[in-house]
Amino acid sequence: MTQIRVRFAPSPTGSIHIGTARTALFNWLFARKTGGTFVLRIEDTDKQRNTQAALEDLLSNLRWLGIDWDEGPEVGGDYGPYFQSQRGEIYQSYLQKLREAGRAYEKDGATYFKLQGERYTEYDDYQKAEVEKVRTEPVVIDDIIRGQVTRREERDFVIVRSNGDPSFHFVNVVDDIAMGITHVLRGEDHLSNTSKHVELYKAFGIATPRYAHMPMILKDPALGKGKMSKRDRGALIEDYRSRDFLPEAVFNFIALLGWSPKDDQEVFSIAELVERFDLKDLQKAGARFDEKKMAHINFEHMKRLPLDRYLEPASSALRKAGLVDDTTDSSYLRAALGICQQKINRFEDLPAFSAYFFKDDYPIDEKAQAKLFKRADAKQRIQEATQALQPIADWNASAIEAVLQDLATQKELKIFAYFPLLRFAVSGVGGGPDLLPMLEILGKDRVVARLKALQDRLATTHS
RNA sequence: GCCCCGUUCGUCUAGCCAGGCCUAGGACACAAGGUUUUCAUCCUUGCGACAGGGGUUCGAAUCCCCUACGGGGUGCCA
Repeated sequence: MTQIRVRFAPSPTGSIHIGTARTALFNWLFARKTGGTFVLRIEDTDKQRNTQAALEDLLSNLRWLGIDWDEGPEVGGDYGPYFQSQRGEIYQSYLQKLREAGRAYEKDGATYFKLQGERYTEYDDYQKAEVEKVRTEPVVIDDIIRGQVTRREERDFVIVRSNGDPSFHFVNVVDDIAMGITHVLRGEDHLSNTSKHVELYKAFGIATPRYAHMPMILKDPALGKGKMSKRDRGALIEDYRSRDFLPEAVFNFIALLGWSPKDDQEVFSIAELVERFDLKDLQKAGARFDEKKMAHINFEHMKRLPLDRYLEPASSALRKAGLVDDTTDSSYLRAALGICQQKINRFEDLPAFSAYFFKDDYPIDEKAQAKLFKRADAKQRIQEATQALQPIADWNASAIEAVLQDLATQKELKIFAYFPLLRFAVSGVGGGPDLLPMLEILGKDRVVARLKALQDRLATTHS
C-alpha cells in the first residue's frame, strides 16, 4: 500500500467559506486517520483577487479550526513550490509532453486538449451554435462515495488560454500528478468535470487517483435555491470565530454535514473524529446548513470545557462588550463565569446574561419588573430581606440561605417567597444562574446596595 | 436542450450494498408538562418521514424500471 497523499487547494480570495472549510477538514481527517500526508496548495493564478492579506486570513482560519498541513506555505516540502503562480515551468513541461504526443493544438490563440475518436459537427442547444464533437470512449470515474460513474467528454477543451494562463482543469491535474496525490476529495460540483481530468491522466499515461465527491452544502430554502454562497448567513468561518464559537465545535458541526458515525453519538472531540472518520460513511445527498444545530453542538462543547479553558473565550466575549478588562479581579471573574457556564449556550449572549456581575447600570427587564411590582408585599419583603442579610458576617451561600430560611419561618412563609424578588433586585431579570451562589459571588455590599435601590424605586412607584 | 449525481420526520441523519429483527431509530427545532425560585440549564412526554407509480418477491425504506422534484456540469471561471 502506497503512502496516502491528499491535498486541499483553495484560492486565497476573501474569506473562507463553510463548504471550502469542509473540504479541507475531510481531507485533513482522512490524512490523519490513515497516517497520510496533507498538502496545502494555493491556487493563486488570479492575480487581481489574490492578496497577501487574503492568504494570511486563509492560513489563520485553517489553523484556528485546528487544521495543520504537512506540506505547503510556511512549512515547505519536497513537492514545491506550493503556489500555482510559481509553477509555470512545470506546466510548460507537461504541456510539451502533450504536444509531443499530438494531444494538444492551437486554435484562436489558445491551446486545446485533443480528445480521441471520430469527429462530427452538431448543433449544440446550450452553445446555440454548430460545434465539433468527438465520439470518445466513455470514461469511468471510480468514486469512493458514488461508486462507478460513467461519463464521456465530447468536446476538446482549453488547457492554456490565449493570454498564456493555463486553465484550471490542466493545472489541477498536472499538480496532482507532480505532487503524487493519491486521493482527490472534493465537492460534487467537480464530478461532471472529472471526465476531463481522467482524459488528461490517460493522455499522460498515468493512473488516476481515487476520487471521492462529497455532497454540497445547500442554503436554507427560505434564503433561495442552490448551494450555500459566501453571502449567506452562517457561511463564513471567521464569522464563527469573531462570535467566539469554539473551533472544535465548528469543526464537529461541519463534519456532521454529510458524514455520520453511524451510531447516535454527535458530540466529538477532534481526536475522536480522526478516530471514527471513514470516507465510506459519507452521505450522497446534499446537506442543508442549520444554524440552530450549530449552536447546539457549540453549547455541548461549551458545557464540557474545563473552567480554565472556558474562561478564555468567555472573557473574550465580555471584553468585547466592554464589561471586563485587565483590571477585573480574576477570581471574581472566574467565580461568576463558573455559575454561568452550564446555563448559557452562546458566548455572544454571555454579556447580556451576566452584565450585572460587572457593572451596576445593568439593563432592567420590564416584564419581570412589572410582574414583581404587582405583588402587594414586594416592598415589605425586600425590606425584611435587606434587614436580615445586612448583619451577616460570613457572607456565603449557606449563611444566606439560613438567614432567609429563618426569616421565612418567622413570617410563616416559604423561603421562595423571597427568591424572585432578590433575584430581580440584584440582576434586573427573572432568570439566571442559581440564586444563592449568585448572591455569594456578588458580595454583600453589592447585594445590599441593590436591595436598597430597589426599595427606593418601589417607594416612588407605589406612592 | 444534453449529460452526471441525488431524493427517509421542518432540518442533520441511522437503516439500503448482503430484502424479513422497521408498528422506520437518534439528534436539532417546535409543543406540553416537570425540576417545591428562574422565558435561556436539566428531565419527561408529544409532534413528525421511506417523493409518486409500476415491477421482482411469500415478503421491499432496502433490488429493477418509469415519472416528478432537487443539485451540479455543459466557459479562453475555479
